[in-house]
Amino acid sequence: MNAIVQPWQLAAHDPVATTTQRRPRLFRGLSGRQMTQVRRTFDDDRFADGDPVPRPGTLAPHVGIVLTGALREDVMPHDGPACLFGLTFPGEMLSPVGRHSARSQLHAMGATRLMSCDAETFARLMDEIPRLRMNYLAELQDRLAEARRWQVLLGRKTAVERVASMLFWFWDRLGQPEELELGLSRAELGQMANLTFETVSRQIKALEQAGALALPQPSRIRVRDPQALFEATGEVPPTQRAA
Amino acid sequence: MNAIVQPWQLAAHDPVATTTQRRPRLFRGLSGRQMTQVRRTFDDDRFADGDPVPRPGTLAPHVGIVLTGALREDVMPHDGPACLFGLTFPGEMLSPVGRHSARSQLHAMGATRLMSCDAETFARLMDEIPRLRMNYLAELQDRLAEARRWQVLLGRKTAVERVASMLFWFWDRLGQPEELELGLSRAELGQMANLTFETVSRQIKALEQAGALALPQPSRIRVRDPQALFEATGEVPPTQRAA
DNA sequence: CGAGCTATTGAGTAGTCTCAACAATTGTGG
DNA sequence: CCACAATTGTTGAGACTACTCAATAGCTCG
Repeated sequence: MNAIVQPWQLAAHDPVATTTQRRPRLFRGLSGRQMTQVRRTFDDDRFADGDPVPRPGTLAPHVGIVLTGALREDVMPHDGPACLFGLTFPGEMLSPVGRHSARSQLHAMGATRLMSCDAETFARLMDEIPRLRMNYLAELQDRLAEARRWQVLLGRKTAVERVASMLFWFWDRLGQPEELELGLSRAELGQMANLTFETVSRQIKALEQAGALALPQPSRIRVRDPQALFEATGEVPPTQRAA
Repeated sequence: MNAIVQPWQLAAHDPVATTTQRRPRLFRGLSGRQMTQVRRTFDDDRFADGDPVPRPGTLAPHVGIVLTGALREDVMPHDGPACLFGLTFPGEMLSPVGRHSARSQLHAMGATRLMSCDAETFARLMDEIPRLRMNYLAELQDRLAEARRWQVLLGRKTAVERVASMLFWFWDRLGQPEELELGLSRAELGQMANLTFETVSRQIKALEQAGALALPQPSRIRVRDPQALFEATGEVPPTQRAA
């Protein structure tokens, strides 16, 4: 029982930090020639911190891949101010939004580079590159799986578990860096996990005192003990937790 | 301000009851010849109430369309018994499950007819029928949008709003029938909305006393006042609510 | 240094859960 | 058809979690 791979290690991938050197998963398995075609077809836009990222309002979705930085998606509830809904990190594809979805806005977080392509052009590209078609379906399924994970987080988890899960996911999706430099306030973390900023603050402090996190500064979160953080997410079977 | 179409009416579609006569949305716009090809390619399975529906454990997803009855998806948490997660009604496509997702099981609810097709075969079919490819992407996006709606429900809604939203969605997805005959207990409704069965019971009673619902029998829910039910979901802008 | 913002911490409150009793419904065997 | 058991639904009282409101501390930037 010593050498077993921890569940969270299974999910780990190569470090990508906030600038991915690796090829985005949407393009994995493509030949050099196909990648050239992709690069010629996609727009390559750069945004500064806080810049709005336009999203065409067409029926068909827009395809975007974050290369550097991050994008935040804020939904606009009918009755209140904008509210942070989700993040897209380097190497990840933007979730397409359906025509019936609530209004939402995209903004860059830090210097952000985005490859994007309108739906019609991407459809033609998929016609020519079967592997791209396969990858796109896999990416959509990943987005769906992630939405379901959030569904569980919001439904069945306590405040500590929500905060721990959220931080663990971000840390993992960013390639397990030393330190999370998300540039998000407690209030914004709370919007995603549906907690008040006071509760987020309390839970982060609790995780710090449990030794899972270190906080050199309030907005810089170091993952000191990934195993402890993972266990705080409430995802471990009790039988394994006993170890 | 009298003749305006209510928001919930915009979402309405033709009645389909528990047996859809209409063509599933995945196949809309296909020619007769293409539909014949689809019907030849898909398996057409029938299940009795409670039958487990096998889902191949391959990497690529399995494509399924419910024609009659309904399917329930139960997730298996590591630490407890199975727990109802979602429903698929006639005309709808099953949500594909990613390889990293939590284990889940499908079961038929009532006599259920399911068209299904393995991933490889469906991929070939999509190669031959571009319209099918388009429809499949649109369906995936709808599944994603629905997951996001649940995300909001579980995150930002009170108990009454959750129960009202859930019942309203089911009523709408089933084609706005006179009566909802879901065959679900209060406990199962609670699993989906993340409430205890006692709370579900209390909220359903409250909606009954508010006149939105009628309960000829506990498990038969009549939507007496769709507008009132919709307003209880908490989806109406305050400015419009004043009307 | 002080203004403005964010984060932390505390005390009291509201809403949902837990536990428990009871009622209604459904199913079963006589 | 009834009597009975088993299940499901309803209702109430108290507990607990996270929220609200409020005060203080810490960081950032002029």
